[in-house]
Order: sequence, then structure tokens, then C-alpha cells
Amino acid sequence: MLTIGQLANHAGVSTKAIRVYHAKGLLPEPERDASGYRRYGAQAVIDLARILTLAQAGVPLSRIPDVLDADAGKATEQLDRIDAELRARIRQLKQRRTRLRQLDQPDQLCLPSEAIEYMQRLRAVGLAERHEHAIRDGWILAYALAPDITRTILTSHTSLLDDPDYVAVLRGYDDAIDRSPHDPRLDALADAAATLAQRMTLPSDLPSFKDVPREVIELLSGHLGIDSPAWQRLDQLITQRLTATAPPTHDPRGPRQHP
Amino acid sequence: MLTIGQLANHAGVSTKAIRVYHAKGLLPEPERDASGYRRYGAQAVIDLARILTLAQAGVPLSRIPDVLDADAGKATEQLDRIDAELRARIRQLKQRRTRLRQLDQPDQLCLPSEAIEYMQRLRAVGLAERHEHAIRDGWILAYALAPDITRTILTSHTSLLDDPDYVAVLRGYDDAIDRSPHDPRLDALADAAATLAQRMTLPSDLPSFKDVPREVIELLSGHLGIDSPAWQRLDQLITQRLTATAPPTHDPRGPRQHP
DNA sequence: TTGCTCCTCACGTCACGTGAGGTGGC
DNA sequence: TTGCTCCTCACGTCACGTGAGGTGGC
Repeated sequence: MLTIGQLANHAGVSTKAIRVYHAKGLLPEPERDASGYRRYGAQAVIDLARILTLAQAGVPLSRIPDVLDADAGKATEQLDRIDAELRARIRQLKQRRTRLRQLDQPDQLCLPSEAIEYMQRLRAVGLAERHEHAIRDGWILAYALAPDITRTILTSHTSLLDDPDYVAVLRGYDDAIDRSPHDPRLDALADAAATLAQRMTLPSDLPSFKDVPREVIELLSGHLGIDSPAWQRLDQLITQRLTATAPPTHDPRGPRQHP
Repeated sequence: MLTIGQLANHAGVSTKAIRVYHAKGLLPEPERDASGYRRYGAQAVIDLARILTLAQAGVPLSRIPDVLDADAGKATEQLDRIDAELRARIRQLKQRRTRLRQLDQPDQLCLPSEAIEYMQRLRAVGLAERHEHAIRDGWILAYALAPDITRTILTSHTSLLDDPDYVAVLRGYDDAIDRSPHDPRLDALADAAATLAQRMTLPSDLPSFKDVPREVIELLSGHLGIDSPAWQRLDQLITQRLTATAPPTHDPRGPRQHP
């Protein structure tokens, strides 16, 4: 007959764990010897092995008696479910391994693959790093707030990267922001931006679309000097041009300012 | 800017988890808005993603700052270790899946493969079920008490299964136990058992060998009617024969009574 | 106004781990 | 005698979950 220590040792668990299984009624309390020590027989070894198999497969202790006492039909059904959960956890752990390797590329962790592609193509444009980061941060926040809408917007932006006008506007923002608000080049940039904004008609069935860019702009203002005098002037100029041409059905600042 | 709920939702965790990360200093407390609500920027999304990647890979929260703040060289070293642990856990889970499938065959859970092989070959002998179970339980307890010694003993027993004398003794025990202690067939059985016991010389360098069979016999006595009058008489007869032929260096009951 | 989210304690939970203080076995 | 194991409380731990009681935002 085995002492609790021998049983624990053989099963590869602590004596405390076995006492817990007794307290929870998973494993019947065995006979005691003259000095009050628990003495285990072979049946206890078998019972413990069955308990551990389930516990280590992730079954909560409170559900183990249920599984062990189930009759044949129900038991296989329960075991199938547990096995499916195990498979799912294995898949999850594998995914987490691949995420672990991307730990030093925050974009890969926070952005879906379409956005990563956009950012990679954007890098080829050669913007200032802080501008690039502001755009990345904008996408991250936008995805957090409204993933579906953002995905749609992003798709149109990605295709626009082939458009020299779009790229020109991006570059224009890049080196215009720190200038004087009276810099004459701002007018040309406003022209280009307004023209572009009109081309980028967004699908009108996007729900609560106008929520997204407001958040993004708030971020950009803080993170980058986009609330600079030059940027405010630019904003004015573009708004003038857009309201002059067509009465917008929704706030046109959204799509234009997104990149 | 995001509220704690939006951040949590996007990251797929609870708001409580985020508050815990603040409390533990993993994620810096963000600014509050006018009504005291936390407001998160893109950097928080990035930081949280990095924290979760580590936490979900099994890194304890207390060690996460250590990993995140490590400089390049140390970081890759730490990540390698975490990755190795992840791989190990995946292997473990796969093993547990295979164990789960054997849940309705308790022998497979408690015995190593050599013992399972022995039990399978023993089944072909066709003993009574309670005798077979007693033998199985004997092996289980013996493995729990002294796996190395038991492995050695088991190997010799497995090869003995090809020996008709060994099989005859097993069968003899099977139907002799419930008889009268004066049954004349017990003498023939005692002869066979004693002859066999003398052939089964065990390696003398096994440490504390005599501990094993005593435990096993206690079990057999309880589990099976092996403390019956017939069994006790048989024991007497065999001991007589063995002490008559050669003075044993260690208690000869051990190896003989093991099967 | 209603329902939803947010806030801060504070206590609960799950599966044990860890002494505390004492006794039994080799 | 010494060191090891066992016993029973009881409290600690880890990573949150769950109200409690209250306020803010659409």
C-alpha cells in the first residue's frame, strides 16, 4: 500500500493536489493506518490517473466527476468535446508562437494584413517618420473603433497609392505642416487635396461613418504637429474649396483627412 | 481616442484585465477626460498588444516588464526561452490528447508499455478476471513504489510467459485458491511453484528489493482471496520445499509470489 | 428618461502553494 | 537522535470575475 507521498510521486503531482481531490470528492478518502496516515491501493492509482488525465486536459475539477461517472454514450460525447477544446488550444498556442516572433514589429501585432500591406507600400513613398507613424496610429485607432468601415476605407486608399495625385498630396502634407500659415504653397496643396477628396466618394451606406475620422483627427493632432497653424490654414482652404463646389451629404473632412 | 471598453473590445480582453495591467504597472495609466474616464491613444493599443502576446504565451505578468524592457540581445534570448516553453506545452497537450483517448482503458493510463504487453500476453492464458486484476494491480503498485526494480522483474516475467511451467503455476493458483487446504493437488502445485522460484534468480544488486513484494502481497491479499486457507497452506508447502533445497540469501517469497 | 459605459473599492474564485505547529516512522 | 514524511488548519497567490454603489454620455 502506498503513502500519499508515494502516490503523488508516481503520478507526478503534489501531495497537496491529492488532498484537494479528496476535499472536492474527486478521489475517495482511503483507509488510514494506525498513525492516521492515508494508505492507497492500486485502485487509487487508477482513479488518480483518470482524474489527472482530465484535469490536465483542462477540464475544471468541478466537472470531472460528471465526466467520469457518465455512462458510455454521454462519456464519449463529453470526451469528444474536451478533445475538440484541446485541439483548439493547440491551434491557439501555435498562433501565439507566430505572434511572439512579431513582437518587435508592433504594426504586425495591431494591424490586419491589408493595413500592413498599405503601410509597406506607403513606406516606398518616403514620408517623414513621424508622419508615417501618425498614419499608422490612425489606422490602429480606426480599426479599434470600427474595423469593418476601416477595412472598406483602407481598400480605397490602397488603390489610390497608384495615383500620383494622392501621393503628391501625402508628400505635400509631409513638408507643409511646419511652415508659416501664409506660405503660398499651401494653396496649391489645398487645390490638390480638394480635388482628391471629391474623387474619393465613400460608400454612403457605411453606418456611423463620421465617428471614425473625428477620433483619428484628434489623435493626429496630438501625436503629430497637425494642429499647427499651417495645418489649420490648410484645413480652412480645403473646406472653402469643397463647400464651393458641392454641398456635401456628409462631412467631407473624413475621407480627405484620413491618410 | 478610445475608452477602456473600446480598447478591451478590440484587444479581445475584459476591461478588468486592462485595469489589472494598470495596477501592476504593465500598461501606463492614460490621461483622463473631463468625467474621469480613461482615454487611450494608438500607443496604448500597441502596448496592450505586446503585453497580451506575452501574457497569452504564458509569461507571468510579473515578468512581462522585464521582457519588454530588455535590450535587443537579452530580449531575443528571453523570447527564445518563452518560445521553447510554448513548444513544450504544445507537445504536452498533444500527449494529453492521446491519453484522453485511453481513458476507458485504465491499464494503459497506469502502466508502462512493457507492463501492458505483459498483461495482454497474460490475457491469452485465460485466468479468472479477479486474478488478472490482482496481477494488474500488483504491477501498478510495484511501479509506483519502485519503477526501476519492477521493470527488471517484469522483463523476466514476460519471457517466462513462454515457459509452460510458469503458465501452469499461474493456472494452478487460479483454481486452487478457493479449495480446501487439504486438497492433494496443492502439493503438486507447490512442487511446480518451488521449482520455478528456484529458476527465477533475481539480480542480487537490486536495492531494497524485499520491500516491493511485501507491499504487493498485502494488496493481493485484500483484493483477491489470496489469504484464504488454501493459499496459506500453499505458502507453507512452497516455503518447506525452498528451505529444504538451498538456504536463500534473500526472502524467496518475493519473486515467486509476484505473478 | 432609459440603457449603456464608466468609476472605485472590496470580496470571490480556481487550483493549488506555503508555512505553522505537531506527531509518526526508520 | 536526526531527518524525513505525514497530519490538519489557515492563510497566500495568480489573474482576473463579480457585484456594490455611484456617476457620466447619447
